[in-house]
Amino acid sequence: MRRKNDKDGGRVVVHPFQRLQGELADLIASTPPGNRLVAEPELARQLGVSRATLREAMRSFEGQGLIRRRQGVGTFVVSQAKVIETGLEALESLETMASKIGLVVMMGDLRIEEIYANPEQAAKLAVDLNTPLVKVSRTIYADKRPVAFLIDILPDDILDKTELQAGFTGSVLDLLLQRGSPELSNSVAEVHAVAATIEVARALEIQRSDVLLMVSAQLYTTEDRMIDLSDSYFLPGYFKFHVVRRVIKGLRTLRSFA
Amino acid sequence: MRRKNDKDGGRVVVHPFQRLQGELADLIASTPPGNRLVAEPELARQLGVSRATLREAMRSFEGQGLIRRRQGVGTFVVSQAKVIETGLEALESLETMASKIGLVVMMGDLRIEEIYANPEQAAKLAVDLNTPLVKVSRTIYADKRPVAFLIDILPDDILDKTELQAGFTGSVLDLLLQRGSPELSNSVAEVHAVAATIEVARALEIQRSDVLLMVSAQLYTTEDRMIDLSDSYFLPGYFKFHVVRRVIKGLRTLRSFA
DNA sequence: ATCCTTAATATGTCTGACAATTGACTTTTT
DNA sequence: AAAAAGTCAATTGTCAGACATATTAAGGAT
Repeated sequence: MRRKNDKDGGRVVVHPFQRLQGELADLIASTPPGNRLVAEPELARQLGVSRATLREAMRSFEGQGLIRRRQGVGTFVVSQAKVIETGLEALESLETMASKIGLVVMMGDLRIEEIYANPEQAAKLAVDLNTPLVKVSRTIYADKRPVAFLIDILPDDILDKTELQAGFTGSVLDLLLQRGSPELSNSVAEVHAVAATIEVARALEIQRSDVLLMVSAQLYTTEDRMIDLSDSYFLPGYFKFHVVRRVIKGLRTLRSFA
Repeated sequence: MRRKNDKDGGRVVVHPFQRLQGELADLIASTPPGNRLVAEPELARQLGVSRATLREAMRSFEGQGLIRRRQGVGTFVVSQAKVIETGLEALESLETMASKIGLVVMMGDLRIEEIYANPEQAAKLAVDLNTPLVKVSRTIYADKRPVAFLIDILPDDILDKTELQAGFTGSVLDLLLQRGSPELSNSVAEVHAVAATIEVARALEIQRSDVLLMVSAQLYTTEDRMIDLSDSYFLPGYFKFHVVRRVIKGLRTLRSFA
């Protein structure tokens, strides 16, 4: 195996692109909105990558709407007002979202059940009927007031009951992210408005048929396996969920309906 | 002005990247999920761009989760199940979304008012107090049943009342997109669950205090000016709004809270 | 059979160059 | 003096070719 440009004695380093993403994110975050970044050739030199690699990262951030590039002029940091509060697009737990806005939340009424897949669950999770599943329910409190009621359902080979006994903070997502395996890819979340059922009303200490925001999500691994079905009920007013909707220029419909 | 590589007789062509985005989107859309794309050098040749430019576009699509690349192996189209139904992230009108799922919707009860900015509206739209604004309200019907009630408020220099008289199909967004100016960038939409007010209940032919999904959005131009405040009320069950939430690897918090 | 080597092929990265666009400045013209 | 045209430097956009690294499969030695 030949190595011609190996200045590291054989040690394989992480891909420049990954390191670059982090450093570039920091740079953008620490640059006041509207300001210009240093020119690409100089920036590439500072960050220790080639201009081509830098441009790939730049394109990625441009796609996220964080920077804007104008030929002949420069690259500018976009007003952060639109992106500073990461919206629903970033997959992170309620606890993480809360901590970012300085809100202290606590978990209570944790309930762990072993259930067996009904037809709907079996189909969605791609497991056999009556496969053992773990159902985790809990209530999230802010200011000693219940503000959310969360239910997660996972195959028991993904999350064992015993794993939830010690030091579970309330977030299945954080637990999986911290464990590192399986590697998570994304979640498809659907938003609904519903009237509280008796069960949820009791947990949230509200009246039955009070209005709630419900988020129903399906979590996927990078291997494309769905490993978590979750339903979350939110009391209005405590959390704000927003989505940045962008004009998609190049993208065609991606559909082939008749 | 010297032009060394101009094979077009002086005519300036659109940027290869834009054309590339469209062609690559088509290619990805027409490739069955899981299949491999042709290798980059060959693909670049087929599409008539350099490999560097192709890779920038690839990186962009990778960021959208449409493809996955593995060094030494190839680039693969991701299962479209997760992305085939474009979620809320794409800024498009209710009418466009409906047509994509084969749902025919109609507008009714159009009401155009001239109002004057109250303090809240003035602040958000960055106009003076009592600046004339246009308020557009209408109801959207599917199967002769009202399913959504929409309100848009814009400065009258953006949208004139007379423009709404002829051929308004119900979508302010489509109207602005079709007109092309001002150039739209994105919209920040917040989702809420609310109980129907009397006004909305009457429009949607439901009981007062029935639950509704409400989307409150602010539309921005590429010049970063907010030009539209909209409130949309949806009857549960007729539309499904989903968001793809992704694990963000490189991105730090982008916040500097204490 | 098992393990190692080798080769082929794919994406990842680098280097250097030129093209196209923009904005500021200078010069010329009116 | 004001407006128009030209010049120039800076910046992003694109290209070409090369080498580096990772993955997989085939072949050979043990």
